[in-house]
Amino acid sequence: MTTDPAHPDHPGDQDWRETLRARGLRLTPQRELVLAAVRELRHATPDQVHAHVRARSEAVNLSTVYRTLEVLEDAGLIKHAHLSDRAPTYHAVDDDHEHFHLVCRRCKKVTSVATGALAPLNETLRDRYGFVPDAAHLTVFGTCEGECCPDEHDHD
Amino acid sequence: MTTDPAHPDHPGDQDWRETLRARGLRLTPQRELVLAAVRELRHATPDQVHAHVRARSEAVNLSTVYRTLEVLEDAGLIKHAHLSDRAPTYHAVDDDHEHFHLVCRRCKKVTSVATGALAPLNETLRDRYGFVPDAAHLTVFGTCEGECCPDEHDHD
DNA sequence: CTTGTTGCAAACTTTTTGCATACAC
DNA sequence: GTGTATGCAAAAAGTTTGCAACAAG
Repeated sequence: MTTDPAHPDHPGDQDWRETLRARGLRLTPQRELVLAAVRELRHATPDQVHAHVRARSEAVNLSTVYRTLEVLEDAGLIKHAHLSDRAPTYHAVDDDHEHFHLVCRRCKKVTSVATGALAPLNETLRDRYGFVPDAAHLTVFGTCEGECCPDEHDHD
Repeated sequence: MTTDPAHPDHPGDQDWRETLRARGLRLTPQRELVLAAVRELRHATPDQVHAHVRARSEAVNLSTVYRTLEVLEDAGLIKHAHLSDRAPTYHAVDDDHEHFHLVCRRCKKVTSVATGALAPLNETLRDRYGFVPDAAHLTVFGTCEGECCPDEHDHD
C-alpha cells in the first residue's frame, strides 16, 4: 500500500479525493457530504444518509444520494450490506478493520465482527467450492442469547 | 422427530395440513398452490411464485401470494433468503437438508451448501458473542474462481 | 469550454393495507 | 353461522430515469 493517511481514524480521510480523481470523477460538495454522513452514521440507509445531510441544512436531492452512494461504492470508499429485509445500509470501508455483521432478530442489535472470524469458513468454501466470499458484505441473521434479549419465543 | 413422511422427497408432504391446522389456520387451495410452487421452483421470488401459480391457470392474487408466503414462513414450512439485492427468494424447509447459499456476483450462480460447513463459525459466534445464527437464512456473496467464471475484472 | 453532476418530477418495482365478499370449518 | 382468507384497488416504500440547468476541471 502506498497510501498515506492524513488522519488515523480514516485511512483515506484525504484519500477519497485522490480516489475519485484517479477515476476521473469530480469532487463535489454533495459527494463530500454523503461520504461524511456514511462515515458518521456508521450503518445508514440511503434515506438516513439523506436526512443526515439535510439536517446540516445542506439540501441534497435524494436521487443524488442514490447516485452518489453508487459512485462511492464503485470507487471502493463505501460498501453496503443488508441489515434488514428492507433497505440496504451503507458503511465506510476501512481496510484495516474489515468486518461483517450480526443482526439479532429479537432485539435488532447489530454487531460488527472482524472478518478474521470467517477464516475457517473461507477455507472450506474455497477448498470445496472454489468460492471466495465477499466477507464485508456478509450479514448473519440470528438471535443473541444474552441478557439483552428477553427470552421470548422466537418470532421472526 | 415423530414425523411420518408420506413421501420421501418432502418430509411433511402431507404434514403441511397438520402444521396449518395445529395453528388454527385454514387449508385453502391458494395455500396449497403457493406451497407447491415454492417446492417446485426451489428458489423463487414472490413474483415468480405468482407467475408459476397463474401458469397453472389457477388465478391467485399477488397480494394473496404475499400473505400466504408470510403465513407459510411463520408456520415454518418455508424460509426466505436474499439471493440478490432485490427481491427475497423463498424455498421449502427440509429439516434433513438444511442449507445456506453462495451467490457468485460474476456468473450469478447459486450454490446450496449444507449448514454443517458453518459449524466452526457457529462456535466462534456463540463463544465470543453469544450469538446463534439462523444458518438457513444466510447468503454469502462472492465469486467462484472456477472455469464457470471468465476471469474478468471484479465489478459488482 | 466540455463533460460530468445535480435537481426535479415523473415513472417504476416491490410490498402493504383497507374493505367488501367468499368460503373453510 | 362465524370468523378467517381472498380479491381488488389504492397507497406506501424504495429506487431509477429523462432532461434541462449547473459547475468542476
